[in-house]
Amino acid sequence: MPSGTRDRILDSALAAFGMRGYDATSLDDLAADLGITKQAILYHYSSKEALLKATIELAVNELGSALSGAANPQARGFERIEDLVRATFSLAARRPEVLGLVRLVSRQGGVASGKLASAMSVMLGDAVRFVEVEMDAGRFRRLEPRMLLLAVYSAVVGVATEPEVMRALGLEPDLRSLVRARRETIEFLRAALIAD
Amino acid sequence: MPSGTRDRILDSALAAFGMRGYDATSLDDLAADLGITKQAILYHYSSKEALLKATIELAVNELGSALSGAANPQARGFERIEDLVRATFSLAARRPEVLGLVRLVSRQGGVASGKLASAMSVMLGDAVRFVEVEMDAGRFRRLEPRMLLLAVYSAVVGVATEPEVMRALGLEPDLRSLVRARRETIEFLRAALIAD
DNA sequence: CAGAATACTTACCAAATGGTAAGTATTTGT
DNA sequence: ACAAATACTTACCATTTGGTAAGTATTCTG
Repeated sequence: MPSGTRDRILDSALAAFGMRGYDATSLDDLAADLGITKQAILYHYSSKEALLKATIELAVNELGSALSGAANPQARGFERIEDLVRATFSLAARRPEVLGLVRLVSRQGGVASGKLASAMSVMLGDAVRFVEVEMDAGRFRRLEPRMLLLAVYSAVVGVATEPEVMRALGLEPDLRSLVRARRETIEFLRAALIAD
Repeated sequence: MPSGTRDRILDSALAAFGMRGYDATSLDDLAADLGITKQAILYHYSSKEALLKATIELAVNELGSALSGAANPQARGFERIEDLVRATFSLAARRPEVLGLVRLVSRQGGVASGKLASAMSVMLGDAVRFVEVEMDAGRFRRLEPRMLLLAVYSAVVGVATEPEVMRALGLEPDLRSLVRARRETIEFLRAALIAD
């Protein structure tokens, strides 16, 4: 049975990097949380950057499987979007650090962004084709597909991961509000996408 | 004539914190960029955290004046939203670090988020009232005002400040794409807000 | 059972970081 | 003219940080 420590490190690192940030998390912090020494981390991952890359890979996989698990290929039109938004919010509630890390890397770029970018562009490519089909079929309003997706992505991830803005709006970022946010986001997107 | 150094430090810090992040920016980096010593920074700002607070205050002011300068109080309905989105994109093109810093703080929270939150909640309060009036007048689709604003905010700021996601979509984050992104974002919001 | 691989720990270390103390040149107020 | 305030710099410093080297216990392998 291979150690398990390796996976615990990865989970802990994903949580810390995704919630508090990469620079704000030291290897000593991580090690202390896990009750091991920093050198145990460096035994499993050759450097902090290598650990970051591994966490990004994990986060991308989790996001990918959450989305592909939700996307019923038979669902047409807005139903499919709704499934995806639900899945994204569910992930945001269950494992906020995953979306946090994706956001962090997608903003900062840097060394590890290549991995993310390539994984994302596959998903986005599928999404673009889906949206185009729906537009051609007259089920979605005609807008520029890529820009539309960028707006949708930003809206969903933003709503799902901006606790401070929610607080500024007088909403506590608890589960109930998240559910309401999900419902309202779906209504918002429905209005934007479906021509009457 | 008061030094001017103080302002140069503030500008440089805003740029660095907003683009690269707070933890990723050392006082030595800042000082080197400015051609002064780190201690000159600590003479004008008592600590790095104090400097962060000052940059946040500046960023909030810049965002506030950009928005209030754009908001023609006579504009009704969607025109006003359009003005605001234009102003936000203009700010994102001219001074991306301002939105970057606002995003950074609004996500991470922390010490200085109080200032941001209070300043934001004033603006957001006005926005909520505006949206409610428009909904009552039948010019906007009826949605929950605060959630709507959160979605709009997230979409606009996300589109305006996510270069990596734009790249993943096969769009270079240059000025031309930004102009297209703005136009498409406005169309997206128009569709979402205005019932036919 | 020898030895080699695995999974760590203890012991260090050089560089970077935020911050303090004290000195210096220049301007300003009286 | 002189003291005090202003706007810095040089000189340090304690701590933190990512990382290396070497040792140790345990497990697997021939």
